[in-house]
Amino acid sequence: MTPQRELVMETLAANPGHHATADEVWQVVQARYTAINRSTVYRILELLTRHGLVTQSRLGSSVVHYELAHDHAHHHLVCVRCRRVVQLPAADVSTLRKRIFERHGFRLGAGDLTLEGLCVDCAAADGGRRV
Amino acid sequence: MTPQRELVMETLAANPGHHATADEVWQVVQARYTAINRSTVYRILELLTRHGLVTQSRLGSSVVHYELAHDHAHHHLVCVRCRRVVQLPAADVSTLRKRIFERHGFRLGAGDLTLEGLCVDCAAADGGRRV
DNA sequence: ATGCATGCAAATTATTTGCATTTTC
DNA sequence: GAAAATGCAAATAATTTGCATGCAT
Repeated sequence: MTPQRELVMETLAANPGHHATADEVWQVVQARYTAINRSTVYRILELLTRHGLVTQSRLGSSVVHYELAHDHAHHHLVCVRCRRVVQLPAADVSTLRKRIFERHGFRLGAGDLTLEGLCVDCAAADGGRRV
Repeated sequence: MTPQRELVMETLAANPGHHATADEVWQVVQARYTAINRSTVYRILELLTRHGLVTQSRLGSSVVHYELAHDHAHHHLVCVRCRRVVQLPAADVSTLRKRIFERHGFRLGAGDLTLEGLCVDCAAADGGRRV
């Protein structure tokens, strides 16, 4: 256990439900541990992910986002307009999962699903028309 | 209309349902038009996307895949093991879309959903256990 | 002829890797 | 003191951009 690892963990734990990029984590940690290097953060996040303490998601952009692994699995709804992220409980997806298995023999993973669309506020501002 | 644009279109049209990366398109086109530049292909793909003739998808990796836009909307099931891509008709998602709107006020877009999991074959090879 | 499209090279962004140098156990 | 973790700098990979030139209309 190294101070770098503790700080990365603390940073993720400080904002539960927040999806931080490696670079964001690096910046936050750097405030308290100037010497830390970006690649160290990447390596730690990879390690934590491999051990199941952290989950990765690709929220539509080309950047990977990290968050502390939860007990209750969930997926992500990303608003294409404001980029807000809403959590979607895994249970809501179970019907779809069943149907996909029946029709395609495809076993939907426990892994993160990222679904894009329009959040309540943006839909309202838009007159609720197009997505 | 330029020869480059025609060739990019032809390349995508040659393999309907295939998800090509910009680089793959570039390589194919290059065989018939040596001088074409990668950035030209990127620009053309971006143009075609903006005009709705082509759709982009992020199939889990950090590379963007392109395909000719279809009349019938569909989503993608990507096997995490063999990276095979299965198309999922939009209709299969309609129940989920409805539920998500009722519970979260979130309007799931027509855009591509990419769902990861295990395809039939990989699940079989795996004894159907874990994902 | 005018302007948009292309080619080229260089910049960007996100991430990874080799290697020498600390740390941790 | 051995093994693993870190820092640094350079390498990669995918994509974008500025600018001079060339082709389409």
